[in-house]
Amino acid sequence: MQPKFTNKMSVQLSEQEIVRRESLAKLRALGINPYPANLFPVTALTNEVFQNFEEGKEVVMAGRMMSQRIMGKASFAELKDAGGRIQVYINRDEICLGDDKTLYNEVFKKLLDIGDFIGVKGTLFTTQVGEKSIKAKELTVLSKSLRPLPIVKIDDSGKIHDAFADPEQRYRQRYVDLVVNDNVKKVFLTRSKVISTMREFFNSKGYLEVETPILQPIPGGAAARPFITHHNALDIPLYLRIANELYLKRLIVGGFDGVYEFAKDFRNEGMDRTHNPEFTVMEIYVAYKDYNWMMDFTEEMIERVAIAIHGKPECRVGENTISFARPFKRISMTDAIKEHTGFDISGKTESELFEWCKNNEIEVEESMGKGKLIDEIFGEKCEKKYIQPTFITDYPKEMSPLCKEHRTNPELTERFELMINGKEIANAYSELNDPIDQRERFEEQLRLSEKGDDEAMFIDQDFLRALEYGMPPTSGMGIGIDRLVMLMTNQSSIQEVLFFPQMKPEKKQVELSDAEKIILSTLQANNPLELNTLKTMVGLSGKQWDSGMKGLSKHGLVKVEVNGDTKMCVLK
RNA sequence: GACCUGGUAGCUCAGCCGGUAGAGCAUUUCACUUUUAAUGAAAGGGUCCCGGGUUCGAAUCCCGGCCAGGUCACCA
Repeated sequence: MQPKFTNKMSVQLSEQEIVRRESLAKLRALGINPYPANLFPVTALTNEVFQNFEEGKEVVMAGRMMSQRIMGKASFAELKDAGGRIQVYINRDEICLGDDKTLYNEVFKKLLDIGDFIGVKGTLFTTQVGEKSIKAKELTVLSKSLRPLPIVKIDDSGKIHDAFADPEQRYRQRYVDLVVNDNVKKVFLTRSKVISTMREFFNSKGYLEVETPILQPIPGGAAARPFITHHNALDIPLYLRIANELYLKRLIVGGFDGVYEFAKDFRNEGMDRTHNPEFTVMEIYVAYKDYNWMMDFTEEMIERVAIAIHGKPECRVGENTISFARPFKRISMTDAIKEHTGFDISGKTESELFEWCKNNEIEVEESMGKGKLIDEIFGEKCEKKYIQPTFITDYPKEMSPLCKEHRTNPELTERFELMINGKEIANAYSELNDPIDQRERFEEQLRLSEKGDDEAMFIDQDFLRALEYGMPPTSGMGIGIDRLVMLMTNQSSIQEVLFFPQMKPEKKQVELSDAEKIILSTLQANNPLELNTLKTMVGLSGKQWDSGMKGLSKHGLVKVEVNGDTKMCVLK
């Protein structure tokens, strides 16, 4: 009956986990179900209690016990529920009315731990020190926690002690992060409010929230590397969408005047503090509008969001105070470059642009076309300068294959990006609705792709067919929700605004090392063996022998029995 | 992808000119009826990230790897 080395077998419980499992068993032995099935009739949340504090009022509350301060026959515990934290006063003789004091002495003092869910029925009162609390009359075990929670404490001066702060652990175990770090929850409440504010704004205008495919046969609407998957029944490849633009425009063709979608998009590219492989984008398309109208609309939307979050159209982001009050500055890309470099790109040839870049410390490659070069100049010399919300308008044509040609300059498009805090937040067009022009632009992309640009767009024939039926003049706008939330919550990494950011898989380990395997197999052939004999037989280095033996006894596989001077190594 | 920094108890961290691992909180036991980072006393608790090397001896030194964070590049 040798134990098999599966991952399950080698799980080592810490002392504290063992203690908690024992407490669990003792609770059951006392006739207390640590995981009761029946509902618990909660009457109040912490924030409601504090907002409307009525001395002596009877309440029933439930939550996680976050601390215990035991002083003989009286104790204080901290209860954390969805509305916050409240102190519970527990007096032995008030929760144990008869002679049997087990509930207090055993259950509360010994068998309950920090992290357990409990229910309390009692009355509201204020302690001598002035803290609003509940005086418990009944205590109910609602769910036992088997793992110790990190104990984060805050002292009188507000200083945090023993913070659970390691980003890796916080992201991998977000549930612990949320329980233990109260401020983390606020970020996600704000995230939800950003989205609901936008949704209410769109709905008030009569635009329709829609859903479009995530699995797409052709990943269109952006230049990015997609994730690819396979549909078994159809036996075809499918892509996870990189944008939803082309589907939303099909709906405009179909006759909706305004459609929007909060969409998860997926891009198979690098990960860092501003990129997660899946991220949220809101795209909206409104018929009979142009990009000038869309700038007004975007401004109003952003201002509303800022006011909803901060109560005023202003917030601090890092070192900067950003004002979201309308109107935002508007400047063409040409003027922006002129303003920051003195260089006038209008009418310049590709080689003139190329030369200028080389002379101004911008890294360029021979393969770059005019559009790409202009984009490099802007990105390198201008982008970071726009801290306050600014619309950059009229981008070069070859960078924007889905955007309508500018009404007065055929080299440009009717496109704007909204820059805030030196970063792009939103991107919008007067949408290209000329199907013949669109087909030519796609074919240009195809040529780029053949030249080796792995991000050039595919030709979506069905989308072209839709345009050929006719799409009204339309303006569309896309906004990165994660980055907007980062702005509104003053976070500098995207991981902080995603509940579960993508992480490398946790490595599963706990296989036997080679040294352990050798020792074990030798011992299995000759059980038991004298320790030094075994050491000689396995022929390992001192260190390998030592760590191998340590490991095996740790796994509970071998035991060394000492009898006087002889040490016998025995298989367990 | 490059460079820098880090990985030691449940949590936060110290130890590191190589000599068998420490603190605070948490846990266990005891005392204590309004405390609040409760307090006082005692105890237990570690694959010092993994693998290899140097060495009589490695948490510590060297090499390789894994993971994370940061900076930059790339991409959008």
